[in-house]
Amino acid sequence: MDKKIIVRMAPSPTGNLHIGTARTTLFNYLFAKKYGGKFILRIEDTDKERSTAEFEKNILDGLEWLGLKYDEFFKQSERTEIYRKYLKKMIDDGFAYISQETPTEEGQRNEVVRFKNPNKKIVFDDLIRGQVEFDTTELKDFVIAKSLEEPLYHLAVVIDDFEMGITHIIRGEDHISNTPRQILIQEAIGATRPIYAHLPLILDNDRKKLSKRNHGEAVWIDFYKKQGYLPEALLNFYALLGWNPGTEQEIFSLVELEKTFDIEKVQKSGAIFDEKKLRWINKEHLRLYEENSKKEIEKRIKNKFANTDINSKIVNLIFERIEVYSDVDKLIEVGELDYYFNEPELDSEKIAWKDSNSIEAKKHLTKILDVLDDNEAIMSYAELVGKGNVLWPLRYALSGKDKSPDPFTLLEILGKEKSTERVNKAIGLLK
RNA sequence: GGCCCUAUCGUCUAUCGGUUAGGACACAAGCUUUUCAAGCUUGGAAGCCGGGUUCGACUCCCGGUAGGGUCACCA
Repeated sequence: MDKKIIVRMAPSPTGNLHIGTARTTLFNYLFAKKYGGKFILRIEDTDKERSTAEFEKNILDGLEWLGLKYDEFFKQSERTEIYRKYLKKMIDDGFAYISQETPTEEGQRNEVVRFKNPNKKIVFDDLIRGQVEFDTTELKDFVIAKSLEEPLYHLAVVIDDFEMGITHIIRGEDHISNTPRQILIQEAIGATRPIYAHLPLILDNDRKKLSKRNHGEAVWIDFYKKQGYLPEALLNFYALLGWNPGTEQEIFSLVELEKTFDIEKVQKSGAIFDEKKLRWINKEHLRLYEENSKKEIEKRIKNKFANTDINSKIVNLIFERIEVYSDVDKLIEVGELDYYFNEPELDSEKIAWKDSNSIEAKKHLTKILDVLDDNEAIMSYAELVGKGNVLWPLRYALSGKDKSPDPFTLLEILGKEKSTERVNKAIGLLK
């Protein structure tokens, strides 16, 4: 094919940027990049009642945040003249007609424009699914416009795709049954037929299409942004939902995806959204950009503890145990990091290791009190009298927590002075 | 219900007629400065069912079953 590839994403601003929309956008974007084509963003706001400027902004902002850039931008609400012209011609040519109706619902018109269905068999090729066949008879004479100035979805889509020279339509599988009526309209206006590729859907744990109704905000990109996911990790995850390169690589930057992506390798069946895998991918991306990640971690700590001195050791430690930035806040909130920010409150019962006793613990802690800056000395003593008998009391004295990093890490983070203080305090609590 | 799409470990997937059916997430166990995290090692875990085609089917064909999508004067 030597014609330049042109694809488009056509979201409707009747809701915030949905993860399914983001995923479809990504596939369009990757396809265009791969073949040096053009990627158009078109806002489908023909429904004036449901479309809002806020939703449009949310979609645009979201795509920008994700890093999915488009080459051209259109809004259907600014193109009514074009649709009108086509509509008029369709009516003149006998492909459509003005129909008198008896409204059955509020807001319905007495007069709409219907498409004159030729009732034929439509066969089209889908890049992902192969040949798909439909009989359009059951579609009847469907409505394509409320009036000459108010085109409906199917009409506007077909006209725009034709006018904009769209060569490939890459969209969700939920549109597959829209395809035959759109092809019918194409034939009526003499448009060339683009190549279709219907992507498998992103499913929830019940194998159902992800819906706002069942999942609330978790279907919006914003939700993941707020959680502190990295845009590139999100993209990486979406790409792997329904596609894989055939190699064993799983972590990709956007640029790598651009090079590797191949629509022929897209899966046919729907894929369940697995948050655990997303978190893992995000962690891997966090590590890819270690410097930035650590800066963000520091920022988040400072948000909570403005006056605390933050050493790089605690940042490293947090970096090692988070998957998403919001985990930093969580660690602080549940108090897992309290040993760093506050003096620990010790429970004298917990100081000794389970098969030891407080007399022993006191002895061991006293013994190592003078060598707290000498890991080897502590270790060799611990090996002599039993590691748990020394290491556990030490760790607990320093952290006051059931769970914490190991004593040597703690010693390093806290420094000699603080450590000595805390160990002394523990010794004081023991009989 | 009609029409359409789909079907490999719990999940995402590799396999494009001949493999001990591979990897990743998750899970379990072990190792480590006896807790936690990370890391490393190991382990369990899959071709929906029934017919064909073929020397040989996870792979091709047909049927069934199951799941999903869609049936607006929304997109």
